Amino acid sequence: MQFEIDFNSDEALYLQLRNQIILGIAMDQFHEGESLPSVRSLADMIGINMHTVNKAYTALKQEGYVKVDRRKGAVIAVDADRAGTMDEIRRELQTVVAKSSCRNISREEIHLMVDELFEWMER
Amino acid sequence: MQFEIDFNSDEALYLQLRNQIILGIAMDQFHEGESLPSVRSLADMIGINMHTVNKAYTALKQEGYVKVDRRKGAVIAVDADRAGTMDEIRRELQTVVAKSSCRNISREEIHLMVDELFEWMER
DNA sequence: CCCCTGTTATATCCATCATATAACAGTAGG
DNA sequence: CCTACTGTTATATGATGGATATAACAGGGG
Repeated sequence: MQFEIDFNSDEALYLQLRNQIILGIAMDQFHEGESLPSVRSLADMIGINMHTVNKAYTALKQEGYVKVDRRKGAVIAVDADRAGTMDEIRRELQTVVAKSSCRNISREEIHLMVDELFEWMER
Repeated sequence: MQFEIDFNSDEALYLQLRNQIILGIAMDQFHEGESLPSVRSLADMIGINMHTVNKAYTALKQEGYVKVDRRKGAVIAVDADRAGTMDEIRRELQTVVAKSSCRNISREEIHLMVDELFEWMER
């Protein structure tokens, strides 16, 4: 997998990286038990600092997407904490739905976008 | 309308305020043509700095939710730019859907949350 | 004329982001 | 055994953004 980092984005580099890895897991480009590249090699590949990659990995560990093994590095291990994720998603969706409502975007249109994204990730 | 600001949140104060105002518009607590409180009075009400409120208002102006009149202050005026909002929402939904997919949260469950949020806002 | 409106200009303090250099402990392989 | 690689930690620096404070200006209303 290759990572696309936008250095002009206002989103922090380590968050862009974290989100892309979550996307990679969702799209089955990373499989359970598989190791992510080492912090140093990935930093070299992308052209950013080692600590920035480490920060992304630490966040992924905190959020339950990987477990870190001293030998194998960051290993994909998604824990099944649905409750916490549901609350988190509900908060994020609230703003999305509020914006939509203001602009007369219907719930059906949101549903369509969600479906398109699910299907896009499954191939 | 009363605003609930969480000073311990990692989300910036001006963004919390902006989101709550968008929510207020969506929930029809602010109506088209109505004025928001002045930057100074709202700052006093919430207990934050004038410039922080001003930053929220400026963001809302930039994003097409209010127009600023020197006399009336920030007036609710939602422009109908659906295209730009759709793109923005699609980006935000991508991360949401990726997280859901990792945790085996189905598209039906997302649809349900979206519907609940729409209904909650409409009363 | 005074008060309130948004707006602008500085300045300061603090947290975060991203970088750099360095060192340490554990493991795998030659 | 030694080298090379892993994550981890510590420390320092510069840049940026968030939030604050004080101040001043221009315009409209009563």
